[in-house]
Amino acid sequence: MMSWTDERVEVLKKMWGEGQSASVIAKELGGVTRNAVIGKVHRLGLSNRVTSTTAKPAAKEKAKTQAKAKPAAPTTPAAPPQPAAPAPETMRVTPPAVRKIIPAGQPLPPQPSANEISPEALAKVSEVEKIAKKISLMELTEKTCKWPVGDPATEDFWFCGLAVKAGKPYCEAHVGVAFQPMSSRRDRRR
DNA sequence: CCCTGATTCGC
DNA sequence: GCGAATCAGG
Repeated sequence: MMSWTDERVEVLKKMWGEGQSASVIAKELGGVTRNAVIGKVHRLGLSNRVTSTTAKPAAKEKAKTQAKAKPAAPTTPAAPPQPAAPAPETMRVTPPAVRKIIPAGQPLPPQPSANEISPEALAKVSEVEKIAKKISLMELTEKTCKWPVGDPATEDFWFCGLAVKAGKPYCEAHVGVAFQPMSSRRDRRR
């Protein structure tokens, strides 16, 4: 049985902090499902991260049948003193300007070079560009990563084309560069 | 349909 | 404490 050893928990914390999805973390750890990861994350109390989706706990009990059992908690102090934390989603940091043509010599594409992106994220991008499908504009679909690579004015230009994440326009790696988990840009001590 | 995280609750 | 089942949303 795989249990949550200190090491495993550490990996979990690290990856979750980096914005990795529960499924990715689960796969990395092995022996656990994403549900286990999510459950652990909650138990550890680090469930934050501006969960794009969800965030509507109470307010849904009819559903279908709740099969198992749903005794229905009678007493529900629905009035938690929550100062309401502002959730600006994630910060878009590098818009992939795929305009017409680049004036001259200035590549300008996404490559967030100077910007401060997680080294991990950048490394992932470099890695991904090796296995990218390298598709053309015409081949872009709603399921292909639309991250442009190279200079649009030359033949050395293509789109990532890997499978997009979920609803996002880019694949996992590129989403990581385009959307900073604001938790990483916060307190990035140096 | 794919994915995401959240929640519930039997174990 | 754990995590499968379930739910809700993109």
